[in-house]
Amino acid sequence: MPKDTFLNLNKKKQKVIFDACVQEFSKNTFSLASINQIIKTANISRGSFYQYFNDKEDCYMYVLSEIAQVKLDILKQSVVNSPEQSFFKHIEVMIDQTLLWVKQEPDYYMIGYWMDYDDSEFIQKLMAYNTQNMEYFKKMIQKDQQDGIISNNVDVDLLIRMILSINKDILMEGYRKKEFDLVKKQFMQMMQIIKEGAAHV
Amino acid sequence: MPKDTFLNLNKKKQKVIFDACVQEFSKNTFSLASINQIIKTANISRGSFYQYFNDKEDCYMYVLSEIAQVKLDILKQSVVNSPEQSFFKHIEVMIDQTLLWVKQEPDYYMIGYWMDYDDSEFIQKLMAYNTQNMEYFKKMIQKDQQDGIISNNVDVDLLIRMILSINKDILMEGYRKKEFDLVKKQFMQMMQIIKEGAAHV
Amino acid sequence: MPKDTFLNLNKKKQKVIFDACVQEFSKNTFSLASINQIIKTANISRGSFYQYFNDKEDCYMYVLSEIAQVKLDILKQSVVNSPEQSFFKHIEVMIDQTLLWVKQEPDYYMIGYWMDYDDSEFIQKLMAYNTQNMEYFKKMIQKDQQDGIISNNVDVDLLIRMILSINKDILMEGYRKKEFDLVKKQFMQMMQIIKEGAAHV
Amino acid sequence: MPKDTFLNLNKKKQKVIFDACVQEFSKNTFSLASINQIIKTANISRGSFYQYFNDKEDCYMYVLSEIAQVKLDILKQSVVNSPEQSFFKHIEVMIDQTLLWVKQEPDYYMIGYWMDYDDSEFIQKLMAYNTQNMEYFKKMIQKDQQDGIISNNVDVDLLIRMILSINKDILMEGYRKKEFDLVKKQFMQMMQIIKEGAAHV
DNA sequence: TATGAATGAGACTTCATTCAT
DNA sequence: CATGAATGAAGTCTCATTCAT
Repeated sequence: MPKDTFLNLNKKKQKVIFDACVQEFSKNTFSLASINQIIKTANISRGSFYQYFNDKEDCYMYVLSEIAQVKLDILKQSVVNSPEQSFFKHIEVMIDQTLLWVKQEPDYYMIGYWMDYDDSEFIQKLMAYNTQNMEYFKKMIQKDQQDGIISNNVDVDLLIRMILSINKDILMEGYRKKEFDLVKKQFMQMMQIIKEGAAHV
Repeated sequence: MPKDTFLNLNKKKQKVIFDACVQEFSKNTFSLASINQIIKTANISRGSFYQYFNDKEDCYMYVLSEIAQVKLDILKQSVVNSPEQSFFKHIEVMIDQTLLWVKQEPDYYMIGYWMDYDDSEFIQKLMAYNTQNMEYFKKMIQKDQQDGIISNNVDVDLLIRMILSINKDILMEGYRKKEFDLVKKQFMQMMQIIKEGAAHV
Repeated sequence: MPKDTFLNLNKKKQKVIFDACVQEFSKNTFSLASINQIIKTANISRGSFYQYFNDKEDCYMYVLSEIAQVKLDILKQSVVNSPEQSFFKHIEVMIDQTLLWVKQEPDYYMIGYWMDYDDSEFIQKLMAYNTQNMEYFKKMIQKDQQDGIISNNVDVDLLIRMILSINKDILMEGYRKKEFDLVKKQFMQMMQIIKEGAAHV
Repeated sequence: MPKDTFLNLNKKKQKVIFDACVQEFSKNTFSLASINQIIKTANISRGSFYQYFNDKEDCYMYVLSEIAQVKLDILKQSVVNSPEQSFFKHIEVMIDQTLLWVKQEPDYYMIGYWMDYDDSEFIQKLMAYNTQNMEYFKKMIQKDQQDGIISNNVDVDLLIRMILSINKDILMEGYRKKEFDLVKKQFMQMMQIIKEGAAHV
């Protein structure tokens, strides 16, 4: 996490630096991202960079945590906006929010995307985050099962994995095509397929 | 593709070098893979490497082509082993073969995995390959729709995307956990979910 | 052209590096000149070199421009020192200045010498420079022809080529023998032949 | 000079190899010429090359000596064809022969051209060759001076240097433009200036 | 004689990081 | 806090030459 020297900067300068990092990390894997590029974009000196962050990894973790925060805020919103909803309804709201997120901050999305494909120590930290998500969904599904909305035969973990998998595919499609309405429709169709098998008849 | 110098080596030495390449390319993206590492692992001189291959790219293409051959053989087998089968039966056979492949040559699998996440021209060649696969599946599904096995409401492309997505997830799980029976079971369950929605009632 | 990093160095260090470059480029064609050698001579790290210059070409261009500046100053001086002179008088002053230059900075001379014999884009820039010179001389000769000093039968371009040829020969002789007075005398004798002919009258 | 292994080859194969060398050395300075390229062009193995020649330098010297031989033959011819001629007449015949040579074997010419601009040990051997030429010309001029054709005021060595200089310029122009008649005319005009002077009478 | 695999020094270049000011 | 010069390991690639067969 950033040193105090960074946190003491005024918010504006912090944002300039953060944006520069985002720009670079959204275009490259962690290993391939270049500090050179970041300091050039942020218009800060090489020395300053290392007075703000311990190293490249530190900088990356900072960016990740910021983005995670933003994403979490969105997820919370989807919870707030749909309290007591069924899992599928919830997922639907979530994909809406997430697509909006991809639309508004495609760079954030790409950072998350690249994140998966880099050296492993980071992935563990990621896992922790994903696990949180998983637990949250798990409870919703189990509730739906109790409520007779989702079949008891369905393995909860597997269902989540399937949906996360599809989610990923959809988000990338959204990022690539930028046609968010179409992509949303595709997602709904996929959910339809999942539902008709998973729903209690 | 390798120079004659390489092809003229005895099979044993070829294998040593090939294995060293596989080891490196299975741990890293193409850009990050290091020739230094390869020659160290293969215990050959820097000069030798460049007498075998034109450059890193050439070496990578060689490894890819070797692996593609193996993978293709597997796909062929799955066709041979399940002629005239329905799409889902076919997919099932294929995941069997592929999991076997991941089990036997996990490094090969990882190379294919990284392959997706490297920029530039290679991806195009990959795309061509994937597109071929897609077309193949598409025809099977359409036939099943005509035979009344799969619902006509289902969008063929989306179904394929879903299954490829899940496929990827499953293979990675297999690679990570090495519990291939469990993973196979998970896959079957996922297919079950997909089927009960996609099947014609 | 060098980066700011270089220009910000104190003049002393700049000179150390510049001298190392001159030493290397005076002994070799651009292609053959070695950055390794330069950094060894200048006693700087490999990384520093690339913080000063973008690449070898950049470094070469820098040296060239510095030298061109000096050479241009000499030419200017020769114009200033002999205004309204005839072409031959002018050439004489110029060879004086240039020999002085070769005497004081023989390495600079050699760089210019090698410059002619390297392929590629640099030569074009050179050409432009040489063409300028040619035009300048051409006008002087034409004026002399109008003034009845040089025969109208003489082809201006050929005369210039002859003198440039001889010039080159003389400068190299100066560089090799370091006997600048003798060489100057030789040049004057050659000019005498050009002016008045070698045939017995 | 080549090893016996080379001299024992049949003339045809010798020529193939010689031609490959000529092709490479005509395109590059000695240092930049690539044995790789030579063996590829000559279609011989790398090992063979080193069984024919001690090293690159040996190979170069061989090519040089062969070409010198050819050139010498031409010069001899010009002597034979113009016995008892004046120096200038002789030079004229010589440029004819040499331009013919450039026309017929431009590669040979280029090798000689590059020769001047490479590492110095070779240049000494060259010098020896040029000195021979110089001596030969010197005697002719001295004879003309005795015969009252060339002024006694003229320094013989300087006159030769001038003409060799111009020679070089003309040959390069011939090589570049391939318009040998025009170039010959230019040479004659230059000789005219040398003979009779450029000054207005 | 002929072959071609093996070698390793050296070429240019990039990069994250340190440290004195 | 800010700066940017300095560093050197590591990267890809080329090449003349040797040597076992």
